[in-house]
Amino acid sequence: MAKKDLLEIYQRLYKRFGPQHWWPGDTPFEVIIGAILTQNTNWSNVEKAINNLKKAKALTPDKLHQTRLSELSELIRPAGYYNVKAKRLKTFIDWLMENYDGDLDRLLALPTASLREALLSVRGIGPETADSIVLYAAGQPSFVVDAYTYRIFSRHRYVPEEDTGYDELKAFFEDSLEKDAKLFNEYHALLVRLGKEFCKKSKPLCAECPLNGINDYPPIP
DNA sequence: TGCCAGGCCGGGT
DNA sequence: ACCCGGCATGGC
Repeated sequence: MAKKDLLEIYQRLYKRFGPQHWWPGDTPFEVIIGAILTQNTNWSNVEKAINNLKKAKALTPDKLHQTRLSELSELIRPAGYYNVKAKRLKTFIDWLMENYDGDLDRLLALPTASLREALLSVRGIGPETADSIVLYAAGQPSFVVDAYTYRIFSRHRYVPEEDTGYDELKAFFEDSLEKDAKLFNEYHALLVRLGKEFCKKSKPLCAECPLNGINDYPPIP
C-alpha cells in the first residue's frame, strides 16, 4: 500500500462525511476522562457517565481527587465496567497529583514522545487511550489506532495481515502522512465514522463502502 | 434476544 | 511473546 493511497482515503472520507469536530468534550480534562471511559464502550453510554460527573461537579482534577471510589463508580455506572474504570480514573488522578501536582497543563506540555510514554506508565492507560489523550487533549500529532482502524484496513486488504500490531499500524500512518495534529485528528475521527456506518462486525459486506476501488484488491467479504 | 461498542489487565502457556 | 477470560451498561 502506497503513501498516496492513505491521503486518497482521507480525502474521500472528508468529502463524504465532512469535518467531525472531535473530540466531543469541553476541556482537556474532560477529554481524558472520556478517553478512559470509552474503552470498549459505546460513546452514548460514556456521555451519560460524563453528565453524571458534571452534575456532581466532579469533573476537575481537584474534585475528582476528592471523590471516593465508591461514589465515583456509581457516577460512571452507565459507562459499563464501572468498577475497573473507577479505579483507572483514580489511578490516573492520583498519579497526576503525585507527579504533576495536579497541574494538567504541565503534563500536556511534555514533548509528544515523552507525554505518550508517561501516560503509558499509568495502569489502565494503554496505547489507544494514551494516543487519544496526546492527540485530542494535548493537541499533539500522535496517530490513534482503534478497532475500527484494524477492521477497515484488514477488510480492504490495505494491510497484509489481519494481525498487524498496534505500533506497526500507527507507524504506518505516521510515516506516510505529514505529522499534523489537525490531520491526525480528523483522520481518526473519520475512520470511526466510516466504521460505524459501513464497517460493523455484523455487516461484513460493504458494497457501498466509500473506500471501495482504491487499492488493487476487492474488499474481503 | 443476543450481539455489539472509540480497551486493558493479569495469569497462564 | 502471544492467548484468553474478565470486566458491564444500554441500544438496536
